[in-house]
Amino acid sequence: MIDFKELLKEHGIPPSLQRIKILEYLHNFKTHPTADMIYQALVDEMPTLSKTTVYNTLKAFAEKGVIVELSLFENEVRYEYNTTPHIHFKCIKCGKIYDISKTFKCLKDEKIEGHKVSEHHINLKGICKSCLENAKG
Amino acid sequence: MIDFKELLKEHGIPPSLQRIKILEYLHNFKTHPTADMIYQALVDEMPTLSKTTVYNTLKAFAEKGVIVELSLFENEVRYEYNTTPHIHFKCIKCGKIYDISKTFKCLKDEKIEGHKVSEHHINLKGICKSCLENAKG
DNA sequence: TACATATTTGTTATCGTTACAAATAAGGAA
DNA sequence: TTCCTTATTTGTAACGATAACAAATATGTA
Repeated sequence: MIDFKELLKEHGIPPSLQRIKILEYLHNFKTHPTADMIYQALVDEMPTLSKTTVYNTLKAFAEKGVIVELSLFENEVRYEYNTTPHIHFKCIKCGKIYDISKTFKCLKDEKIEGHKVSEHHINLKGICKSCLENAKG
Repeated sequence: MIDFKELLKEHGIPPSLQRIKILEYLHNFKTHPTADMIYQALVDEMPTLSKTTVYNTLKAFAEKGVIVELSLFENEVRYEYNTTPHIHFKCIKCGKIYDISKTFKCLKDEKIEGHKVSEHHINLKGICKSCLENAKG
């Protein structure tokens, strides 16, 4: 069981109830949600929750490296709990985003053609396994 | 000298003046522009040009594979003339996008963990060579 | 408990994009 | 060429995601 309060403190973020809940959600549901999805998921439990808070919180988390901001495809921003770098696959049929376990040589903190790399994203797009099987049947 | 009129026809797109000009721009300026940048660049020469036309045209081009839609970072859509797959680097300081010439094994048309890949993007983010040098001085 | 500060909230504004219908242009047939 | 049908373009209005802002609330500390 992770102490999210402690984890936020370690990243220099004062742990408010809203921040803890949002971080908890991102940790428990690895669905790469948008800001709005997170808001919708939490607003029942926290009726006074504001979207602005969700946006502000996600921004702060991303800046401090607690989570990662993904700009996968189609102009939509998604968020995920910061784990080891991995490949993302987005299905153009069902819209689902998969984590690919295959590892890759991450260029983070290296230099390429003189540019210093701080983030390295690999994004795939196509038809997912599940949609391929449905199409067959 | 490329015959853009012919090129559009080959892709099944009837070549209007607007379409030719937009394609020409994307071919001549490899700056990964946004739709708005393209509009701003062309509106002087074509005063009646509409933004809707630019958006519609870019969408049609991307669907037919004439250009590629890039969702690099920060929720912004950019476009580039369709060339061979390559790595993109975006500078977080100056915002410029660089093409990295280093090649990579593209997974296009292959399967990974059961998913069929149709697009393969590698996006880097960091401080570009030019900004690094400026910071030193 | 009280205070100063940080956070949250709700509203409003902004930006990129899309929907839509009217105006215009283009291409083919007579 | 001229007419006619169809596709394209245009301009406006609407939309959704995000950000700005100030007021309200909560927080941590003395």
